[in-house]
This record gives sequence, C-alpha cells and structure tokens, in this order.
Amino acid sequence: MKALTTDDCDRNDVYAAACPCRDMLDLLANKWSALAIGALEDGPVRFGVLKNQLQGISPKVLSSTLRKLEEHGLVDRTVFAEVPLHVEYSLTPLGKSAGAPLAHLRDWVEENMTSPV
Amino acid sequence: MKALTTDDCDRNDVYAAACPCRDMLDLLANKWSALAIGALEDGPVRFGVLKNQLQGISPKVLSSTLRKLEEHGLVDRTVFAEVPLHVEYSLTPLGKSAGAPLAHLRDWVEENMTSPV
DNA sequence: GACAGTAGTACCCATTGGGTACTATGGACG
DNA sequence: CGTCCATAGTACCCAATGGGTACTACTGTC
Repeated sequence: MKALTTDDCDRNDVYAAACPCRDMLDLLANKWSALAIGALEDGPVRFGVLKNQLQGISPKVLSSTLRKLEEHGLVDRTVFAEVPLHVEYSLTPLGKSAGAPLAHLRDWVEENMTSPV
Repeated sequence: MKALTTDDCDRNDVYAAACPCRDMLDLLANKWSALAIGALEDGPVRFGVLKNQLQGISPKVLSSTLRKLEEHGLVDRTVFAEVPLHVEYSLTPLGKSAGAPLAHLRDWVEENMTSPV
C-alpha cells in the first residue's frame, strides 16, 4: 500500500483510484468494520464482549479488524493492567461520526430483508 | 453459501450470524458495490462507462460485482442486441433505495479525509 | 483481410479472510 | 503444588477471494 496524501487528487473523490479516501472507504465498506463500529457506539466494549456480539467472528479477524480501525484513527484501544488483564475498545470522535452512515446502512439492510423473495 | 431464510432468525439482525441479511450486508459493505451503486444512481450505465468511472477496477472484478448485485435484486442487466452489442446496467427500486445509505457513506468518507493527519 | 469497438471470460497468482489451537498471565481451588 | 478459570490475543495453516493481464466473440468498416 503506497503512502498517499491528498495531494494525489485535487479533491477527495472516492471514484479516483489515487485518492487516499479510497483506503478509508475500503476500511469502512466492510462487514466487520460496520458491525464493530455499531457495537462500540454505546461506549467502550471489551474484546471478548465484541467477539460475542459480532456473532460468527473469529478472534483473529476481530483482532485485525480492530487494529485496522485503530490505525485509521477510528477506534481507541485502552489496556487495563488489572487481573485479569482486559482491554477496552472505544470510538474516537472520528469513529463516532462514522457511526451515523454505517447505522443507516445496517438499518437499511435489516429493513429490506423482511421479504427475501 | 447456505440458503437461508428469515426463519433462521426471529427478526432481521445483522449481528446474528445466521440471519440472511448478513449476506446483504456483506454485499453492500464493499468498496466496489458502494461505488457501483452510486454510479448507477443517475440512470442506466454501460459496462465500459462503469469501468472508466470506477477508476482502478478491472473488468473481471466489475463483472463479478455487477453479477452479485444482480443476483440480489439490486441491479438490472439489459442487453441491447444492436451492433455493436452493448449492455446497460440500472438500479432496481431496491437498488435505488440502497443508494441513500451508501451515498451517506461515500460522502462521509470524502468529507472526513480532508486532513489525513 | 485487418482492425476497431463492444462486453465480457480464462487463466493465473498474491493477498486476504477465516478457523482452530495455542500462549501468557495471575488468582482461586483442592 | 497442580489444575482450572478467566482474560486477550497470536501462530499456524488453508481455502476463498480479489485482482491483473491476456484473450475471445461478434459484427461492421476500411
């Protein structure tokens, strides 16, 4: 993955291959990302709880999903060095703002599958 | 992919692994699907035009993306048996209604990448 | 006959998605 | 002292998918 900056395109345009916002679209336009961000909207959630909430996700995939979200500044990871050790994931302000469009998407899906033909 | 029906879950819930709406979420929560549906919002578009508009997509990936959208009833494929033969893709009513949440998502991405750190 | 424009498909490969089993840590239990 | 629990991942492996390039098919035009 090349390191792109906004200089690579005049204006942010998801239809432009070189635009860095493609990376962000690719990140968010993903089943697990959309579900994870939704699950974090009500406040910090621990790894194990997320794993139960996102039914069917494996720990490895959850781990990599969260890491990608963290790298893009959408999620914060906080370690509590207690016993037993636990970790809380929470949305950054940016992550919170991304929650709205993703919630629309999840809602649309749920509302438009009532009659799956 | 198993053939699931809404009977597999009490209510449509994207967080339930067995819910058929997972398939739909997986389909829509995808970079190319989100871009393709956006590109079709202004009316029918031909294969080659789509290929140019979705910069960076290869014909194979575009073809499979459109086929999946068609299978899920979001897109119609119309062949014009003229010379040279051409094909128009257009949104079904369901596809049109899916356009709104996806537009929100694309807009959010473009508006929140102005300062890519 | 060669070439152009249409919409794909065939073939191949690298990347990723994904599952299962395992690690590390420390406390409670017996 | 050994075992089991809980925590949050990682290691390892495999299959599916994403993706690129080259090619096909059809017909009209030059």
